[in-house]
Amino acid sequence: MSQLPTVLDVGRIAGVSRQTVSNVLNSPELVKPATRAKVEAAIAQLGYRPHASARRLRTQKSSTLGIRLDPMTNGISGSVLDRFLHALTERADRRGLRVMLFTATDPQDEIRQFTRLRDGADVDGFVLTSTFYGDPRTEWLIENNVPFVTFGRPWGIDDMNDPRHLWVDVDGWSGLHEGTTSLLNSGAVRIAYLGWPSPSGTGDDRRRGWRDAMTEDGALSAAELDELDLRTIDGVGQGREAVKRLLESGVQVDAVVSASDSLALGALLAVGPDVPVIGYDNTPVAAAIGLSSIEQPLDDVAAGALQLLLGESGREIVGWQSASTEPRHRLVTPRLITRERSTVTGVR
Amino acid sequence: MSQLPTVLDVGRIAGVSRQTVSNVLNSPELVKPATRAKVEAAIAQLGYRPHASARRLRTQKSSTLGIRLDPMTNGISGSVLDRFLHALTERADRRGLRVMLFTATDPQDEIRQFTRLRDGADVDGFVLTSTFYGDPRTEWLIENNVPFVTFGRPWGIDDMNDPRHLWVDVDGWSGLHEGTTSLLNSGAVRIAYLGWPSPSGTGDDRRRGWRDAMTEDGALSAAELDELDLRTIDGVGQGREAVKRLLESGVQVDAVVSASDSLALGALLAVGPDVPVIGYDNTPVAAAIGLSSIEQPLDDVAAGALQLLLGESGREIVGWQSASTEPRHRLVTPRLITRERSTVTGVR
DNA sequence: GAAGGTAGTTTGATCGATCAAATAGTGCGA
DNA sequence: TCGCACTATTTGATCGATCAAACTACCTTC
Repeated sequence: MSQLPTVLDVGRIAGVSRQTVSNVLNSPELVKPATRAKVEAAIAQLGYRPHASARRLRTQKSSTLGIRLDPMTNGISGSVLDRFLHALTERADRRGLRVMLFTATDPQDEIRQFTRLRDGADVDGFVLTSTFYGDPRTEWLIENNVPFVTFGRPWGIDDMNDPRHLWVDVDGWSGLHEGTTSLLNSGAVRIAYLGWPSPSGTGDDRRRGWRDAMTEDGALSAAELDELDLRTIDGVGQGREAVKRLLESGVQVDAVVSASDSLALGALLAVGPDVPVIGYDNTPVAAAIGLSSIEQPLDDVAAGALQLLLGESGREIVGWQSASTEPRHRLVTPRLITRERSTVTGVR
Repeated sequence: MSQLPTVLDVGRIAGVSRQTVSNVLNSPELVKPATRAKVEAAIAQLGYRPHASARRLRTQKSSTLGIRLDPMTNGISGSVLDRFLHALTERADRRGLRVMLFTATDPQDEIRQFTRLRDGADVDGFVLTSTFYGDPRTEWLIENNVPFVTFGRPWGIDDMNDPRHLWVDVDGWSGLHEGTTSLLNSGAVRIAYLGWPSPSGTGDDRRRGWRDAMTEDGALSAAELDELDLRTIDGVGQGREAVKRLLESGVQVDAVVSASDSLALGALLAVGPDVPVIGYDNTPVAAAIGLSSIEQPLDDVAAGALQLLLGESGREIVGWQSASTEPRHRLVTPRLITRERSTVTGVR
């Protein structure tokens, strides 16, 4: 079992000291080009790779991000986190960062994991998903000065403009506004919104997108809009029931926009094949059954998260501190994927 | 910013040397119970946590597993890997292991990543998914003596009994056999199999499950079975077309079993609401539309993978070497999830 | 009671890198 | 020519743990 080469070996071959090798890797600008070339040749020749753990021990940095895998795959929309994770890993890789997973049973447990991972120098920053109002995790991370970024804006009052931490989010308002407008343009008038009960940061934001678009259109009164504003917990069955009840009460519906593909599928089953429905998240289900849906640009979200955490240029995870002048958040715009509906009708 | 406590600090408080502290953590049986108690108290008092990188540097072990995130979410079945990943992370956590992600564009690139991650002592073992016949990755890992386990059995000749590496897999034969038998018991006779083109290790295995069950039943001839044996690439549209063609050719079909939920959904759209269909993977889509499906027990797969990699007891990743006497693989049995079909019919 | 054993604990060396300070080499103005 | 600033490179110390060997008591055993 041959030993792996170290900086010392590389230095020996290149005829320089170990520190010069280190400098070539970490601060090339300090090294004279001729020397650098020699060292780089030696590195290539030996196939040298820096030993990550040794570097971490010395620098107390891990170049690794921690991200929690959600306790339960959230039914139909589970793939959203999955896709985000993929985009994040890929982009982190390009910046020389690794992504480490962990699980936790609840926010308190998650905070314990934060401690564990950071004290062991396993990770030096976190990406949080599914944040909620008054989230103890963000509080803890801020207090303990741990770099992090959230996917999901902070929903407290005014946090949007003077956030206490870095965040990236998708502009749900804009997505629903676009979807609704597109249906209005194609002739629909009475468009229902099928969403979650308030308060829900994400949900209320999306609802406003629909409502604002409808209000701009001006064809319906506020009272009529209230009637078309459905609220139920997420799920195919729930969505279906809600829409069914609305139809049975004699209200006419030209189209439906919704807060999730699950709800949208439920709506689809209730309204039959001739009423357009737009979902949210563009899950595989939507693609499979030909459901139009609003897609979150997860690759952009991942890119934004890393930019915030690292600063535009660097490779170092600094988090909050870095962003003194730059904006502290990113709001990316989703886009509507329009599909020809193929197939689904509801009976049973 | 206070320094984190080290073994030395703990030792100072407990009135012992650093090595004794280390022994309490790693080889408690060497330490006298009274001493151990003192040390443990000191650890608790200081909130001491071992520094992972330092330990790794010294031991040349990382207690971390690497797993590649698939380049593309495989459409509708993407969530399978996702669920597996979750189960793996959770179980690894309980054993004190971490899971690190990486991405790769192709098998060669993946091998480069293996090198990188292992040389840097970032990970000391891998979990491979979606292996295929003659996979260069397994070859490389074996040659370089890197511990690993695959999710998916090796499909070469006879590898099943004398495998060159550790593996866990789901018994697709059994799943399809159970599904088919269940349909036969409920009165169906002419059951079609909708699967992928041969050769496909996984696919052929599942097909055999169907075919063996049908043959045991004895109602149909081999020629009739051939007629009901559909093969197409994965996808809702493809599945639908294949079944549609079969029906148009005048063949009667009482039920359909298939190799994936995508194909099953396609079949559903082609056959209408009254013909039972069974899918595979029990994806959220199946749950959403009320499609019966065969579920892979991914938690068992993850548990099995770790047992093989670590040996029944240990916390150390040893892989192949450990398993000298124990079995070198696990084959877990999937189970049929039966659902009342709700809703889907196909027109367009 | 001296030699040998054993359980429990301590000390010195080490893993592979980077930091901080020291040392050589270079150019330039007075 | 001397000295000062500046660049390029080297040397010594260190990060926090574990390994290997050494040391202490305390027991046996002949």
